[in-house]
Amino acid sequence: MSYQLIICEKPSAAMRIAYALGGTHVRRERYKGLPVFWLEIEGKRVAVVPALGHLYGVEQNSTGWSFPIFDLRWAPLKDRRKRMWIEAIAEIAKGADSYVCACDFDVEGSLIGYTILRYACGGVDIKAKRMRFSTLTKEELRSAYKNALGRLDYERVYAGKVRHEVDWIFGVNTSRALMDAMGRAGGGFEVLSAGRVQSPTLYALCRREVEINLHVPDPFWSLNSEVVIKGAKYPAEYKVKEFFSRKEAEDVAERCQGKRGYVKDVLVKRKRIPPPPPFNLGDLQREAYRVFGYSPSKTQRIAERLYLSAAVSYPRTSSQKLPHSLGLGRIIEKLGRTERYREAARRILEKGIVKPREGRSTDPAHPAIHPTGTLPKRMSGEEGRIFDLIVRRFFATFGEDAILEEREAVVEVNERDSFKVRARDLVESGWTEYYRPYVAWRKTEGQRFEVNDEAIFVRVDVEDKFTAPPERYTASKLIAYMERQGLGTKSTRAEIIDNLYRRGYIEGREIKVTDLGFAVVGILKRFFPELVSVKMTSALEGDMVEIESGRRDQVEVVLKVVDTMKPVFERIIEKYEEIGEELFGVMNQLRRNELGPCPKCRSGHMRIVRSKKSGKRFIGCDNYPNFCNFSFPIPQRGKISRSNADCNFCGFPIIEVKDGWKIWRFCVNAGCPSNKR
DNA sequence: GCAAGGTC
Repeated sequence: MSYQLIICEKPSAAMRIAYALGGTHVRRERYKGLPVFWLEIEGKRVAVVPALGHLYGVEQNSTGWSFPIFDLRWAPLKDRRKRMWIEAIAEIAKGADSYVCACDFDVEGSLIGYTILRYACGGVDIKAKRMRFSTLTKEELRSAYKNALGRLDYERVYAGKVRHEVDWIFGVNTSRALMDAMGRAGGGFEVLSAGRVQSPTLYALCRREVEINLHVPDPFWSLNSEVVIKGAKYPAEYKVKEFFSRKEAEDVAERCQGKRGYVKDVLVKRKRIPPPPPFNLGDLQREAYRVFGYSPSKTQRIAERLYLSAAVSYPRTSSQKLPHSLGLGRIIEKLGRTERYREAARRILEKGIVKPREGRSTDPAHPAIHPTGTLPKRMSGEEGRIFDLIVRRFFATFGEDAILEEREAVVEVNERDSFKVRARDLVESGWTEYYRPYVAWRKTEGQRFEVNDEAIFVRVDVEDKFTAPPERYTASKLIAYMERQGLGTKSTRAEIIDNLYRRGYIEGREIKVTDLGFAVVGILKRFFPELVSVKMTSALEGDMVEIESGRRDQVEVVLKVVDTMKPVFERIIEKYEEIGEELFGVMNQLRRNELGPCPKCRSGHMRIVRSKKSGKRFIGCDNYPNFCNFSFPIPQRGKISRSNADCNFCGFPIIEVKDGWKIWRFCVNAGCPSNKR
């Protein structure tokens, strides 16, 4: 008897879909490692199988590392597990008589389903149906199955294909151009890269770096003051915040230091602070940076581990929604079985109505990040921290509004001098109780300042200051910038930032762009300014929308991209030497310290130089020609680096050359017996 | 060895 085949995006989704459609009669088996769910719907046999995200991707239709390449094909990704799953799905598809794509209802999901149905299942995409759903709830999945579209959503599929192909054409070709130009200039091999998302991100960092460099610090003076009212100390702010001469500030300090004033006026404002929304990935990454100092990629890795151990829900989500169907009451109850969360869970459940605060962002396939109620037996310290942050944030969304009282007093010392004193009290702690220790506001006991209270100025200090340059980005701030600009996706942003570090384009926690980063952006801007612009992404998105709505043809869009890129690469090839020299020069600076001190004069550094006469590269001392004439010939190809060892014969440094898979080492002393053969 | 996007 034949059956229907339903393709899903990932294992967890396949399981949800299988149980939603099959009720209790689901039989689970493994075929070549692939989970297969067998069930019946109205007497018809059905097999539900998962993919692992993309199983197919674009690759060049030729071999080698030449450029530019425009001829691409879709092929299985080079991953053993994925290849096994493709084989397994292909065999199961042979026995099927109808097909349904039940991947996430977005561009990438539609493409994942399409490539599998087309390339693994023998072109059955043309007779497949498409389930459309926005959450993986039972009701919605059943209705999505019943009302499935009678064909694949090809418009969305084509938009996805174009996204992949265009990114490859821009990214891989430009990266190869950079690497190749540097290699030919004698700079050896180093991984360099450029792309639609990473290059505009790096450009934004460069612009900030330039602003910082252009900043001229102006001196100014300010007062740092403290006042005691009713026995409590408060910082006080003088009515003038910036003085432009030290004398002015000193005069005020002299008039006020140690003096008694009185509270002339008090302004009280009450603010209602609703609970924060539940986490999506970006929120979690920013919050974990704020409270633990974790980088976004670290937080993501930890959250993914917690997801794999079933402690938290799917972390790669942009949703800030917690639909009732998640069984929120049950989750709270399960968490409440542990000592740690007992009290909070009890108080939330006591209220009766379990309704969380939600945020505005949604996600086509997942709810906000939340605990599942399962507690993993073992968690590392880091996992425990992130887990606790997620649990307490989840609890907080069920809390009442917090009420903050802000009191602002005007304190007068004499007729000329007055200060502002601010105090903030938590009147109703509401949700903040659940979110401790991650929120600092506390209820304050004791008296509050009132009109006519005495105020003693225990400190009025003059401070020398300078106007500050704009702040550097941190990875956390950079993620927020990328989100605002629509650069990358929730799943890729952290990884792309990591990549910029790995390439040596940026460094430091407060991100600084290196000379190499500047050189790459400079070259891109000269030859292909669009690639450093955030508009590149919006333009591609515009094209994708037009393809999705059927107004434009996918092939035409890719051809247009090829047409705009061809002259760009021609220009690059014309200026190959210039580009190569520039990268080579910068690389050399970076490698200066890597090669180590000069073994002859001991004060300079070894570096790679290129002879003006012969065009060949060699190792020379950077004290040449003034104090030192050390030199040593090296192979013209390959990456040069200092090895950890010194020569056994003469003690000179050993240099390593890596060219593809070949590695060889030699001593940099031309007169050393190890070099005589 | 190169992009950006999905997923373990």
